[in-house]
Amino acid sequence: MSQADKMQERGTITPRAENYSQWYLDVIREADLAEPAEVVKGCMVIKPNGYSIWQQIQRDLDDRFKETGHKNAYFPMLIPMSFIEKEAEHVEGFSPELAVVTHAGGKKLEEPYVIRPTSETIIGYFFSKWIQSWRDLPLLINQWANVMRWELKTRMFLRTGEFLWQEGHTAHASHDEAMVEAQKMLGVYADFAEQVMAMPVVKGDKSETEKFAGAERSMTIEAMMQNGMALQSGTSHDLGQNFGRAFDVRFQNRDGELEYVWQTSWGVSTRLVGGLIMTHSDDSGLVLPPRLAPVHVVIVPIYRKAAQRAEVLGAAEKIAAELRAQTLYGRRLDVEVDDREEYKPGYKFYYWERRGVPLRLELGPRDMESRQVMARGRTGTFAEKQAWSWDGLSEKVLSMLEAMQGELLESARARREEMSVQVDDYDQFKSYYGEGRSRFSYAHWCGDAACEAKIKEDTKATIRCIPWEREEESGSCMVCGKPSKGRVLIAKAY
RNA sequence: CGGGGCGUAGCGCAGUCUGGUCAGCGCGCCUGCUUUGGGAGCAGGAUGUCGGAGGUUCAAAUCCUCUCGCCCCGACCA
Repeated sequence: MSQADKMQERGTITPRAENYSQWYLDVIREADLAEPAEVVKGCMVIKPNGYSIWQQIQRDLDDRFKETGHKNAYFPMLIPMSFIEKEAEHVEGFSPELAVVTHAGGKKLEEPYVIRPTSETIIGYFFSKWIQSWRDLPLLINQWANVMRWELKTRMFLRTGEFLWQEGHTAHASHDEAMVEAQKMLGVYADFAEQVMAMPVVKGDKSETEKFAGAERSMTIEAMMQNGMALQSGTSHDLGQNFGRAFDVRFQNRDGELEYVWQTSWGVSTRLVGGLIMTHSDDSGLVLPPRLAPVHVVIVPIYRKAAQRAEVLGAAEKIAAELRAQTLYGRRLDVEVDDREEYKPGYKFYYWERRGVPLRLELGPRDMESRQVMARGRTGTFAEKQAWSWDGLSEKVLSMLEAMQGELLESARARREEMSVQVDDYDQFKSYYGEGRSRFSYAHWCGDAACEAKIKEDTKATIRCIPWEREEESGSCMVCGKPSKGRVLIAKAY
């Protein structure tokens, strides 16, 4: 029986080609990452395996924010309703998805609280208390928090009622400085996505219609999922003085004049975990880049008799100890010895495979003789089983993991290239977005919201961003024919 | 929020049309023995308020009403 048939029989993972959405859910279930909260609409339970991936993400990003001079803080989850209403576009953008607390302590509240959908307003309020002088600037704050947006349609990790994220909020003395900050943080995200998640992204500006509610300018990193759809994976906003005005956040400049601060905000969320799944995983389950894998290496001992068992396990633990002393990208290797007696090796192979462990080492009686292990990587070059000597094993493991990290990025890049096109003819463009299909199209657009709306209307695809790295190229808008200075990225999006 | 689909054991499902030995199957789980280099075999065993609440009926997983949740497709969003 083929592996696919077996899986079918076990009802485990639907092949991607058959039903991509179902595959996504199957991978999450089989890797034990999360499950729907069931009793709480639109929310999810992030299980230990899923949460530890998020923690790896947090750890890496948090270090990066420290390097860029940001300090962590925490603001209340409840925000007075009136705060949200202070910035006109902000209210308009968020009011449909607010959850509101109207009663507490057994009494109706005088003023309802909203559960934060994002914290610009309450942070604006406190910034106004903390900032008096140009000497207080820049103020660089980050918050790790949960937020709630009452979504109509949810999908685990990609869009849930409550989600975990990080929101950076900064205040500056000049617009230029704020712009630099917002761009810099988008760069931090892009570098993180590519180097750590092995997920290539396109950096760019959001169109006017796709902008964050209350921002002057929104920037985004867009990643391509295996089905050609785009995932907005991180955003960074130049808030101008909009929240400064709304919350009276003023400082005295060097000339002694009172001026509103210039603010930014930027965030990434647990959505990244969804992006990770849909970038690398396959029909056998989860695939994790080593830099984010909660377990780097699993050692599966193989033995027949009790005497062998003691010997093999002894050697396995010794190897594990040696590996655990190694560091990969500044993190100790996490090594698991699967010494469960209830399961046979074959079962364990599949078990760790669908959980995305990058490297498996088998150690059995034959290997004891020849002082070697049988190594098999989760994907790529190392997916062919090969024998590695105990001598120099640590180096071998480290270099394999590094290579895999690189390969994942390369194959994600290659796939993206394959599914990207430059297109000038609108009919041809439309043909790319039939039922369930998507890709990255680069096309000329005049900048007019009407043409943008028409594209969406006709194809469900949207302008994901105006890429930063694009050639100046005069052309004519694919829709209306008016002049355009360059191509924009268009795709269906999650 | 509109259209469609689905909730039956941990997972995947049959049974619903045509109410009545329908509380069932596969995997998983438990016990024992034999096994262990890609999902072990045999024997025995446990597990369900059939998503929830009402109703119709002598009788409801099955019919009716309401409700909650999930999935897919749209409109809105990280």
